[in-house]
Amino acid sequence: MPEGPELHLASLYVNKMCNGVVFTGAVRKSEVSKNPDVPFICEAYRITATSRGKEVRLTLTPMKSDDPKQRVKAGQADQPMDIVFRFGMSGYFRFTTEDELPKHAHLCFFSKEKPCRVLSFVDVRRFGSWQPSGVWQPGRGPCIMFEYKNFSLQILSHLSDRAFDRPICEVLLNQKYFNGIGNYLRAEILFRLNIPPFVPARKVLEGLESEDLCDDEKPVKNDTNTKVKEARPETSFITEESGDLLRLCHTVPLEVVNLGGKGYDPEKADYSEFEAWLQCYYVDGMKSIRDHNGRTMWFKGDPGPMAPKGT
DNA sequence: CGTCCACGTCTAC
DNA sequence: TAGACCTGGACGG
Repeated sequence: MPEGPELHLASLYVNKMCNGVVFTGAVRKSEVSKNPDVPFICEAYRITATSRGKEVRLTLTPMKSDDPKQRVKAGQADQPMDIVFRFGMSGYFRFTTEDELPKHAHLCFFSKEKPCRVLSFVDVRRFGSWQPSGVWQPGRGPCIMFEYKNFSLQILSHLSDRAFDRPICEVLLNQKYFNGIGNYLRAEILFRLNIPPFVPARKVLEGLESEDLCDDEKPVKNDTNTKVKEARPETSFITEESGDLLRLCHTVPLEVVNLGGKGYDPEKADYSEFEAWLQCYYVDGMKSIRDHNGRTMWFKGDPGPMAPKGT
């Protein structure tokens, strides 16, 4: 399931399915999971979700109890608990009846109905993780979809960070700055702007500061008639490109959310719509090479100057 | 049967 | 800059 759009769709799914549902008892972890136990027990509680980049936070909220003393005696929660999830390569949430519990359900929340239903965190490969009483992981940047302003500012104010020495396609996977971008999104975003994936990130993001390059352009534009076609005359085309890049880091993921399906999830029936949406990632005729971290980069045309050598 | 590949982090040499 | 962490689907012999 899991880049920013899928995580957000997961939070929408939880809120929709669990709206009005009362949960009860303990939270159950699978035998095989190495993630922490969730020490939350409550006679009656509700579940809501929110997402930020590549994380989802569930909030378990105890309902008013008739008998607080009894509740405390039984060791039951009276305060809400947040659980922060990362989905690894295969995490998602499902709300099912107990007998339809998916294989690889690793954390289960039981409803009070009879027969009861179960909200479960399903994760085939178990690369996903959760943190009880958790907070958004420190070091992850603002959400590309829902904290766009902070996301942009964070990047533009840290361009001297050595992280931006790397090729743009690799920096796009750096969650410190691009919280929510994953392997298919980086391909789709760079493809739309025709940016070679292995161009140094800072070059793309800060633009051509060097005066000589700007000066080179000026006379050319001044020579052509006064009606300049581009909106931004000599503020280098790369600056415009970088504005586009940050904007597409926001809008492209939102397109996936607005498809209304499940996003990247080949197991699902509505996967075809997502597949049709892809313009580059895994698309016939596109090129692909392994980046310096061994992840497959899909692109068209020039790979750029920092492309891995050899092989 | 086997090998390769997959939407992502992590930590260890 | 490797690997480790996992399961399972696609595809080759």
